[in-house]
Amino acid sequence: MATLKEVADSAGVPMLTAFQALNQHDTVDEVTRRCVQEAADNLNYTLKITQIDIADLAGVAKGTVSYALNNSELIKPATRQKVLEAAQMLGYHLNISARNLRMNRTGVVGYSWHVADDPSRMNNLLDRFIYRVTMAAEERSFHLLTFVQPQKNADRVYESLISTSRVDGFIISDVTYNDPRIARLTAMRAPFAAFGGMYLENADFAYVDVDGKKGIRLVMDHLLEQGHERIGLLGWPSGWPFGDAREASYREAMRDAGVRIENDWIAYTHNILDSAAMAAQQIMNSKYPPTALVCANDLMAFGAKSYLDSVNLRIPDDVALTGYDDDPTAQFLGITSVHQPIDELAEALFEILLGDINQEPLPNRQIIFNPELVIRRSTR
Amino acid sequence: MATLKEVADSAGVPMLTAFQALNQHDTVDEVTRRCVQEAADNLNYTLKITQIDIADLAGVAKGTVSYALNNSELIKPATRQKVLEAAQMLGYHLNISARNLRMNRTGVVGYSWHVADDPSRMNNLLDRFIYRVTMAAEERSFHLLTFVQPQKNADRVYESLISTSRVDGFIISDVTYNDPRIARLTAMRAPFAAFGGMYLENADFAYVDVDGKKGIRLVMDHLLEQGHERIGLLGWPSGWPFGDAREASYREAMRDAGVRIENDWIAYTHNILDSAAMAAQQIMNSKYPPTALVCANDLMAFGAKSYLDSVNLRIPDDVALTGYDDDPTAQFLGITSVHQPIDELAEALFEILLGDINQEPLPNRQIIFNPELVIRRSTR
DNA sequence: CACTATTTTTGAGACGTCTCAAAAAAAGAT
DNA sequence: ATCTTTTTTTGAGACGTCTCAAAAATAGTG
Repeated sequence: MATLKEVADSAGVPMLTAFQALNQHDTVDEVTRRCVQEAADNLNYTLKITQIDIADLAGVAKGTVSYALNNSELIKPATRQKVLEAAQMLGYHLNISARNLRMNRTGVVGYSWHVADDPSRMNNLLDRFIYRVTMAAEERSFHLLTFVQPQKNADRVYESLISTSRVDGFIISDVTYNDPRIARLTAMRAPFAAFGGMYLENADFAYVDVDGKKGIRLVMDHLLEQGHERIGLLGWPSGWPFGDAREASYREAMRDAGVRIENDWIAYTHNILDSAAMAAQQIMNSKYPPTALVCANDLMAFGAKSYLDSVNLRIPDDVALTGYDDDPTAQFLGITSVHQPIDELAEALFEILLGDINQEPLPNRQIIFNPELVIRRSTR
Repeated sequence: MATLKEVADSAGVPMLTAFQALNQHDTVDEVTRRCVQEAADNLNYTLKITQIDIADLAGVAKGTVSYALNNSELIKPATRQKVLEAAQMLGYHLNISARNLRMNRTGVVGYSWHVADDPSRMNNLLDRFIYRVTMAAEERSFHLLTFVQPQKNADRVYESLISTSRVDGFIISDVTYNDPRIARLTAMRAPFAAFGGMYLENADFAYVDVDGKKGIRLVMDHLLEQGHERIGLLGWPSGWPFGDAREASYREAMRDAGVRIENDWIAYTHNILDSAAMAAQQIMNSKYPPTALVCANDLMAFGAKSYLDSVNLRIPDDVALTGYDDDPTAQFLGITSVHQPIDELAEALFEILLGDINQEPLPNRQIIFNPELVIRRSTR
């Protein structure tokens, strides 16, 4: 296709005039407008400003324009200025696809926010997480592509996204044992960084994590200090490293305190309020009902609280209650919880990923953050 | 750069052998591997399978490959088969960037999921919405780019994304009066489709919506039928079309029922649990406290319920309570709510957007869905 | 079999950018 | 003023795809 300059020449007007004419700008009179339009039609031209047009207008070579726009040190300041002005006048916008093709990168990172048909999709923590990751990405001129992963063969979706050059890398959360996504991405040498991984054996990939064992230990010490001994646990079904770590930490703390755990002090549930309430009921129906209930996250604590309220068990007088994640619900309900430094964590995670994408891996590709106990009226 | 065939020829081996050699496949012996590697190094070749390689292997022209891969009717089935087999053997993956450049589209749609520094970010409805939109997009080979929009000048972010060809169009939610994003996108002729808009005057753009007035009317009629007259409203501060519509509908219903609304039966709050609880308190402290409380969404209803529980007002005996959105919290707490057909709505919205993107606009670009009352124990 | 009509394949070229090696301009040294 | 060094600009070419007009192959017809 023709360039703007060719159109302008053919119509016998300056480039800028041609530009304005095609933009229907009213600084150009009707006659000229029609004339330019005709020239454009003849050359089968549709207005689309490229670096070539800028070069033509500024009177430099197209290579110069590219360098100038990218703030290359090579270019003399005066020239750069000239180019930038021309770009400004023509309202230039870089074409990302062209850059992507040329540079073989996309400036996009993938994150699977949703799992298909997963009913337990209430997760304020991950919501905050993804928000901060997006911010971190955008500050570095990256964007986030969110996609849905199927329950089965999720790794294929990841493979397809990376091998079609749709994304440069991935953020991963909810890592499982022997996670097929990690196996696949590692095999493909595709950049990725995970939220979670410290309690996986031989975790040989980039991750950030918050020490979940430590978090539960904070909770347990707090409760034990207050004299609680019969402490129950509401956890997730095993299979998730972070969940298993929390349970392990609970058990360790009980052992260290010399308290034997009754079987029915522990119940498992998914992130569903109803199930959590039922699980709480189950625990409280123990022959030796606990005086404190530790929940694996705030959603469960909410569910548990509802149950306790419904049977008029007072919190904390009859039963102390704790959650995990410090989400808005726990804040509102006054439930003691554990705060995770999501903001810093997301930032760090993206930095690590970016290093891998740019083939300049950061020295420290595995960072562990400390959780913080937030004591509220549910335990005092 | 060289092609795989050139490398193979230079090394004096068949293409497939060269391919496997470069892949370190162990069907190829050490010597051949090194030989091929050397040839590749000489030609400065790095393995990257393109349509040209497929063409070389299948013995057809590169144009044929493109047609065959895109299931063009032009190509003879036998040829297509040959091409597909070759593609399979070489593990070919389309390069999206190249296609995007050539076709001047991206297969990506933008959606601003988060607003920067917005504290009131708990929205199960939009979470579900975005999940379904993503699904709809992916079923049509599109992807979703999520970005953060600033509180001010959000329209610039939209402009930049579309004019750099980062996305083909947008999904928009939380439309305001005289929304600058809509003005900007309309002026740019950028494709977009909104969730919400039926209660905007002269809404001259593509949207889907659920009739909010009708939804509140369902709630009101339900309450009035049960004999309630003193009905309070927990709403959002005015400025949001959907919020204003809900309030208007409340007022209409009261007027139609011949009930005068006391000033302090209405309170406003953002999507923050604490504020909602306080607003509920305010209303209940009225000289003529309502016997029913209508909330603009389920989050507020949750906040209100907490307050009511805390002062031992029984639901529904002392105060009936309703929410809106039918989210998991309302389901769990047994709060009467209004269900919006998010799943169908998201699907329809994406279809409309796709039509606009493909320059084949659907005949009906504004679709209104009906809400549905879900009665729970908070009102019976 | 020769000729036409139809189907199928071909190969070039364009999309807009970045980057390399080479050329030109400017600055510095003698 | 001439030559050398350094800075700056140039212009071609490649990235991988799709698509057009033209060529080749095949089928159909008398």
